Amino acid sequence: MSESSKKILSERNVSITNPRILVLEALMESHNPQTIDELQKKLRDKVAKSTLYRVLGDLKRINILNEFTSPDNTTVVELLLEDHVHHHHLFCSDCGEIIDVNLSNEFEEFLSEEIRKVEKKFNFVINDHRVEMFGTCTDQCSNCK
Amino acid sequence: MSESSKKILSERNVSITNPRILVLEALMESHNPQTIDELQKKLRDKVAKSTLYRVLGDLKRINILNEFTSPDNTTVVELLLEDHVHHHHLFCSDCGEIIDVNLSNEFEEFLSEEIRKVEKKFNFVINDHRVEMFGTCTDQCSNCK
DNA sequence: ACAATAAATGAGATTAAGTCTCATTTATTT
DNA sequence: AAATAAATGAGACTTAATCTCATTTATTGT
Repeated sequence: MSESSKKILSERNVSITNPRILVLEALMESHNPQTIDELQKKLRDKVAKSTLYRVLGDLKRINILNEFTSPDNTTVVELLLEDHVHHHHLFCSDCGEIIDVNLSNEFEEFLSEEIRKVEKKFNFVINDHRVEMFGTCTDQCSNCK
Repeated sequence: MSESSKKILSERNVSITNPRILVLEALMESHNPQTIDELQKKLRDKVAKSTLYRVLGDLKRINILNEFTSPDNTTVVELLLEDHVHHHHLFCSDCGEIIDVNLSNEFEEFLSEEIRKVEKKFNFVINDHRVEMFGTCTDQCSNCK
């Protein structure tokens, strides 16, 4: 665990420090997106708030951290590593859960076509996209009973 | 202008007040998404900050206001009226401009299919979705020279 | 139309997420 | 091992958004 964190950092020429390893491990603990608050609780008394934000900034800079905002305006963060490639998100407005979703290759291809059209129309270079879906879990998700 | 604002409010059983009319008019001035800051400037000395936020909350509650967060974490807001239906957004990371984008009907149908699959897989009822595209405008958009 | 009641507003206090500062600690280089 | 550079911790600071409450404005019943 600690080893893979060290590898991640050294491979990207980021110096290996304790706070960085701890933050990476906390991020790896859950494969799903986490709120900053959840992270802070996991790291309480181990990493200062200012350091946590700084390390998250570092991880964004080396493009292994995805940060976005949930519908209730909470900042959410997730690691993007080899095994966890392009995907989208499904939000439950009842319990707040955020679920990673993969859409079919055919869909992604269709979307790429559309994006090419948008690039032409607006004279843009588009380098990323995301699909967000909003709804409610009809029975029990991990947060609802 | 003021008349159409009044109509919007009365049709939805929201009492007609001056601040609500002013906020609606400010929102209608620009057809594109606006930041809260832009709105505040337009309404300076006419509507108190607390009232602006409260009115925006009212408009969200009656489902004619869309609120989201831009990649640089600014809250952005736009009116959703009959003439301005389902659409998506394109963000320029150079100048911060946000552009409304319509994707083809075929694409939207394909996406609906995908969403139906996601609903089944995760036992969700999905009531909304959005596609966000990120890039840079290669020549001049209205903010770049 | 007018009182009584209910709802909305303005002004400013409050909260909290995120940033900044700077003295100290930890890493890297020579 | 010493010198230099980078990262950290603690807490001050900023600021978007919310909350409070006295006052104003709208609505209701007569």
